[in-house]
Amino acid sequence: MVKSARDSVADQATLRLRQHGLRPTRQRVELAGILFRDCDRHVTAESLHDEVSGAGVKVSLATVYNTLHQFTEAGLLRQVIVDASRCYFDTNTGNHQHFFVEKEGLLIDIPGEAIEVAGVPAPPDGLSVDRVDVVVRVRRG
Amino acid sequence: MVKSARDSVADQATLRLRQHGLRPTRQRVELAGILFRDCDRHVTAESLHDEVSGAGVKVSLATVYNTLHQFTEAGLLRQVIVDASRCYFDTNTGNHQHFFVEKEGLLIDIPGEAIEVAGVPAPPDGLSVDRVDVVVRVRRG
DNA sequence: GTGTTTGCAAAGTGTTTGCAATTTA
DNA sequence: TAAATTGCAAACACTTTGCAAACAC
Repeated sequence: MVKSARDSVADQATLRLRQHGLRPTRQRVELAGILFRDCDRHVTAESLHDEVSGAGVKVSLATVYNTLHQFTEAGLLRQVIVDASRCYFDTNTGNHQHFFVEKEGLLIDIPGEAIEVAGVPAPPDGLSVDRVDVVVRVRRG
Repeated sequence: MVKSARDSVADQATLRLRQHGLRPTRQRVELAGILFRDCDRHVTAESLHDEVSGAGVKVSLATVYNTLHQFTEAGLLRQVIVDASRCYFDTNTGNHQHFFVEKEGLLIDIPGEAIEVAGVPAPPDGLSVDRVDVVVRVRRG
């Protein structure tokens, strides 16, 4: 018996889920398979739901939302905040920044080594820095 | 007849609105009075509505939303995107950045001269840079 | 079997819109 | 008076939640 490419993707996803303490349910495996098959991706709950549905897989939108949050908590994804009305998730959890094309809702990675932010003042009072996010807003033309 | 401090605030607001091509209606004057009386402020539609309502002035929430957008278009305010579920407006429209205390929904200005972002790559294709936003996410402790 | 996860549909949140009544100039 | 603005309530988009049925181990 020969394993298909699809099975292999599923196996990798299953392994990855297990490693992060998540039960490899059918839905999670499918979603992980799509998210982590190729290189870095940026998705919203809807875009991912459309994609998975388009592939003929049945997963409810609510489950996509839940799964994205579980993956984020597990460190498999990172949330990117660039838009007041949409929630983006990034499969690249490392140190990096983004171009954002507002009109198209398009995110483009900027490698973390590329950008340097200098002169950030010490935060007031009892506050400590969690992360520095840079969003380079761009437009066509 | 002597003018009260409140009248003077209102007069300034009226003037500012006129200068920006906005009719000084009662509601706009009240909102502008609150927004631009003191130094830099960060508000959401709700926080501003609460504030103006608390001061005994009647303005509908819808009008607050509309007004905030009109003020933004007129260049009196600037939108700050730091949270996927709330829309912040900043009375400081100049070049500057922000600390953001997520838990408290608190924004703190960082002067534009303080921070320098180096190494931003040229954007791909036919894209041109609009603005570079830096959000320093901080927390208590 | 037992605890976890899913899907649905309902509820929630923040925001926008249509339109008649009101206000401004 | 004519055009702009307001307030309400309904509509919206996106997201979360409650709970019974289905599933993983």
